[in-house]
Amino acid sequence: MAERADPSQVPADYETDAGDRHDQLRLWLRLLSCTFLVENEIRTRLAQSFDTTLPRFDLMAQLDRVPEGLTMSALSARLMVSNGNTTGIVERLVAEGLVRRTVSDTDRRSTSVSLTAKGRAAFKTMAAQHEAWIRELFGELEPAQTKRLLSLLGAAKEAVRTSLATPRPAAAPRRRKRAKA
Amino acid sequence: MAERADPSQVPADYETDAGDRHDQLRLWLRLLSCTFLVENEIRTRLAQSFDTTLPRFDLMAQLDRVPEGLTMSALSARLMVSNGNTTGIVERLVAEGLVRRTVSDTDRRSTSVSLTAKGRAAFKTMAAQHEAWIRELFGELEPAQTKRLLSLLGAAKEAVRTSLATPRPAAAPRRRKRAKA
DNA sequence: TCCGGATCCTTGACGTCTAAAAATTCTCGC
DNA sequence: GCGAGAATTTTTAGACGTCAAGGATCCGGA
Repeated sequence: MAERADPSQVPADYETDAGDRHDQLRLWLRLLSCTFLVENEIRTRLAQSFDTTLPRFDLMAQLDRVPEGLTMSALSARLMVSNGNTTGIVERLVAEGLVRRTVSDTDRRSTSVSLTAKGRAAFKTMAAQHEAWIRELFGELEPAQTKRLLSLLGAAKEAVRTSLATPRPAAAPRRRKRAKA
Repeated sequence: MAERADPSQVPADYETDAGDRHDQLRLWLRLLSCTFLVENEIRTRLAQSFDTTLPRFDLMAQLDRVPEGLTMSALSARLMVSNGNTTGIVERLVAEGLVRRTVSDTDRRSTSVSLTAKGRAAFKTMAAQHEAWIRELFGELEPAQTKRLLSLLGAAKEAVRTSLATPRPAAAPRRRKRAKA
């Protein structure tokens, strides 16, 4: 955190002046800053308390739910990240002895990933602390507000999913210029 | 997107079974997945339509609000990222001719960053499209729901800020093991 | 059988992010 | 003036993240 910019020094919320007629944009910006605020704090605490990272924690959380293990693809889908990304995180967790990879008997292309005993124990500890942190961070929120927010966010998520499922006109796919040395 | 894992293949929402007594944790997980959903889509569209990235767009958005420019630190604070990070993004935007750096007359340590004419024009176009996308994604949401959500998220954000401002016991700061070659 | 396509995963190039250390420059008490 | 310390930014090392390309394997017909 030593060098991290201090948002409290900024005169106001740079999320609030998007105009009155643009509630959806404002909603998005607020969602973003809210998530960012919590995420950064959790990331820092995970590093300080457990010498780990959010992606590692998230991956272990998914594995903890499925004792028999998950394939790389299933894991990637759950984490909503690319397969290539998952490869790297699993690699590091294996190096730390928290996770195990097993090549499938029936399909040699596919490998199953699962928590080791050490990994399961480590996750248990971290998960408890993690939830305590979340409770702490949202502690000021009334239970009724929490429930209402939960429900509205559910609706928002559904709305976005619906919109994403509806194919768009596909506006002239412009090729990338960058990405070539 | 070619290789990106498909979340729709996942049996259900892996965000919903955190238990009934843990609303705050559920709230956090839902917040996270909601943000992620929108963020990934916007990121993809920015790449396809404008050959740019979210961080570049965000940085330009901040500069667009302050025609006279911002120092690196001020910019970092507004973006809520580290100074080192800002350095890299600004570098690339300068290379693209969208942003300009000026060393301060009164303090040679500090540099002011501002949009070029080209950058301002590019941002104008992108910002309009960006808002249209957001409107599209949240389009299914009732205006009343949007307003309610906006207000509740404001409360949530305030709650988190309050919690962050309250100094914690500072549980035994464990030193990092990694981060040494 | 054998070959073309699909599937699973990893690799490679690049961009974004952090924390911490290093490099500059400024400020201020003496 | 001068030197200690503060302030501003860049640099560095490493972890994530994307997409696209490649390698291995599997499967389903001719």
